[in-house]
Amino acid sequence: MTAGSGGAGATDGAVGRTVTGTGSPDGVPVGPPPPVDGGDTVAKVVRQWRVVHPELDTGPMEIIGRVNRCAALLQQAEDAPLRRAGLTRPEFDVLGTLRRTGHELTPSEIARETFSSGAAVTKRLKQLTERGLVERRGDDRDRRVAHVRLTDAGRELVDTIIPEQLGYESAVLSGLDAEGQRALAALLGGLLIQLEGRLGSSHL
Amino acid sequence: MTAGSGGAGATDGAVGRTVTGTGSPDGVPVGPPPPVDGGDTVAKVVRQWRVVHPELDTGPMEIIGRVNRCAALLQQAEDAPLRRAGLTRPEFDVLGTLRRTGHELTPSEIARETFSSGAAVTKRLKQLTERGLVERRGDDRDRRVAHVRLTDAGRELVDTIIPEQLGYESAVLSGLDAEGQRALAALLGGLLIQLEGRLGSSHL
DNA sequence: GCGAAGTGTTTTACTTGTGAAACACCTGTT
DNA sequence: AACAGGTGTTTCACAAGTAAAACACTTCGC
Repeated sequence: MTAGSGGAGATDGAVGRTVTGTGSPDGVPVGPPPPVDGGDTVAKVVRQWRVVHPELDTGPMEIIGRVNRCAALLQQAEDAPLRRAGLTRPEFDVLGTLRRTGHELTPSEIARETFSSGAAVTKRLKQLTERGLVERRGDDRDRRVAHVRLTDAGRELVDTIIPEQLGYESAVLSGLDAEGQRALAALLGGLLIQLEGRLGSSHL
Repeated sequence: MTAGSGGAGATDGAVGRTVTGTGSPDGVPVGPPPPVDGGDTVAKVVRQWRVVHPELDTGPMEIIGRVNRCAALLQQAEDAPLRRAGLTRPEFDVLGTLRRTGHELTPSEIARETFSSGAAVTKRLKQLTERGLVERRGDDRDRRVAHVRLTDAGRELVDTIIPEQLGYESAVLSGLDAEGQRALAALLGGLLIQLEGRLGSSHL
């Protein structure tokens, strides 16, 4: 959070946390961004910090704050097409995971793949099963484990939504030219590899 | 979410939503990232989609998925120093906002600055007041409005945490060289300006 | 001045997620 | 064969957010 500490979202805070009901992601109502004089909202926050703490290196804020703020705004935008399909993003993530892997998955595998807790997956599967988008069957070797797969309806839903969603996202990113997009993806990829190695594996 | 749709977090899903208790951000337990062969976890998800839907342009996933995944991991990392101080990030965002603006703010101003709902701010202020980190006083012109300011203790807490947090973040980002960090901050800033203009102001 | 409409803040009912405990089941050891 | 310990999944109690309604107060138009 420090990256802009002060304005949760303003800097790196409000990335969007919980999604309640059909509303906007938690912590990310992302109200109308107040028109800012120079640069983005993160730049404004950084300037404020520089005034009260000139000795601090605000460099990390410029990246982390922006990553978080972008994520918050993108998530909200992305949610629109999903909402039309009556799905929350976490729910869609479950369906998408099943679709892209192409085979059945156990609840634990879905949790891992989806970066969510087992309990959350249990709840989502319950709902998706009730809606007929997903089916479960027990393993016959090991009766503890379940195998989950998409129903035909679930598969069709994913296949309908995915192109819409990608088109939507493409439009959202269109402010950046192709070269900028390529560069950004590469830099983020590099950062992500570091983060996944460093933060994923415990310490630091 | 489409950006990697399928694995909530894997692509752009699990950015981290709600933070419950002292645990990890909601939707972002960010379990041990499974060691991935080539590239980051997003690259793996993109490859999977390409197999089942070769006709789709997966470009947006490479950016949006990574932004979201980075945000999830960074948020978790950033939370560590805050947790030691017994604060959640949204709480710290309130304190930080008061600190960096340098003057009293009304609850609505805090909500705007913090990109959170008024109701959420009410709850946080209640807690922060109980802990003696923040004080309120009523406006004498307009008795509806309240003015919130940091107590000495609150101010000291912020000033203690901020350098720790920035140092921490700096370490987290150290995998990227100075030039990469500069470039990344600039690209994200450009994207953010687009997003704040486009997504903030209504449509699309 | 007085009521209607508007704004700032809090309350309410509900949703979703979490961590830990509870279950259910497997497996290796003795 | 039985049990200790481990793993997959679900349940439980609770935290924190949201949208909308409720309050409290101000201000505008007449």
